[in-house]
Amino acid sequence: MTSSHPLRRHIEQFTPISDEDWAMMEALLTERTIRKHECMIREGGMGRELGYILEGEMRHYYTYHGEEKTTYFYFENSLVGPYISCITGQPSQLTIEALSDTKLLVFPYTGLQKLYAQSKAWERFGRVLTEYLAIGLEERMVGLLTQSPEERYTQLLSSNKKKIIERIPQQHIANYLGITPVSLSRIRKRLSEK
Amino acid sequence: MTSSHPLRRHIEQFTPISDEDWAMMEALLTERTIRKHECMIREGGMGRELGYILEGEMRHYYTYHGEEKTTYFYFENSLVGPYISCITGQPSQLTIEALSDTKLLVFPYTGLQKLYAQSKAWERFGRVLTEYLAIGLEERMVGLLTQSPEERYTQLLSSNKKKIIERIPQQHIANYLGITPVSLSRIRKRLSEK
DNA sequence: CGTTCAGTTGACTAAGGTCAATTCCCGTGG
DNA sequence: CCACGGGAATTGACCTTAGTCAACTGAACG
Repeated sequence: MTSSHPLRRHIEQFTPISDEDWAMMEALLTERTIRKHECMIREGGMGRELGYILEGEMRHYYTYHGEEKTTYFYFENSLVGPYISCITGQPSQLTIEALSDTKLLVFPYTGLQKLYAQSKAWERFGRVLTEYLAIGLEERMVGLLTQSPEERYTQLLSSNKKKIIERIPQQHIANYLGITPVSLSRIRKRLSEK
Repeated sequence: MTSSHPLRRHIEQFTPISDEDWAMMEALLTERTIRKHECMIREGGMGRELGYILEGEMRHYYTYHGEEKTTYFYFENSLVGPYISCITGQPSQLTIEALSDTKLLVFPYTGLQKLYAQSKAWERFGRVLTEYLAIGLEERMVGLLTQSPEERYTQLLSSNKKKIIERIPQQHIANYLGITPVSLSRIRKRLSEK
């Protein structure tokens, strides 16, 4: 049974969804295009919507001491949005920006909350999705605590996140690894000389 | 309405639980004491149980290049366990050790899964709990990516996690901050000279 | 062609890591 | 009560590596 809708296929990687449950979600979706350098959410704004990327790529960053620190990237077929702001109801501390023209399906977080309330399958989806999110964050954190920048970079190269290296400007990758773009350039040189 | 059981009170910080739902959980609980330096789970073992600490403190660590890297601490009135291993069904990469004699209530993860399946309230609890877990991890990761070790230490001092500084040996705190015990000692000296 | 911006490179600085010696604290046994 | 032992924390000397600042290169785009 291959469901035709890409978002439904994505969701069903986490937990099965009945046609009826899916219909409730489908009713919430709107297609939107965000142009390069435009933002889905800016620091200080309230997170009200989540999205699913059909094509394009986005980054999210925090602003510290006036500098943008990019900490995550999103590609096609993934969920994106100011998740924490939606959960807490606090203004977003992060900004999510399109790195190229990006086509999304967006839906309001309040809509998702209604799905949670109306259907056990959706509640389960929310739990399982968040579990995977937490596992990813834990892995990332452990890498930051235990590996050198060079190890983190080589690991990124050989991971299933190669897309980041192939499609994202180096300055942002450096942020993601917790170093400066200058250092990343040197690490790359060091590695290429081996 | 103050429920008498401490674990129930803890759970109801996330979402309300009916008497009936609570009874299902209560039936799963066993009290256990883990002595200082003993482990709830060791690296390589399968995660089958979670626990709620009644008194004592624990740390969890990963072993890298033969060294123990402590990345988290648990105190009384908090949930503890090899959560990721339980979720993924993979052997645990981390070890959870008691830092002093620790009294816990433990319950099997399969039991929790049954609660998830049987009751919407439990499914919701699982989602909301994991959301808070993810928010904590995100904050921690952003701190590691954007702050200096000294900033991380001073922030820990002024946070609601002061307990860590008051009750945990410095060597483990250093790991938690992503530095060596020697460096932490120097940072402390630097700060005390101001 | 210039302009712009990302990436590279060089010179220098700063900060944490490493290794080893020393001190401090605390519990134990004489 | 004191002496000893062991682990934790501190300190010193030195090393390594990332950060900083600035100059330069190179590719993309108008």
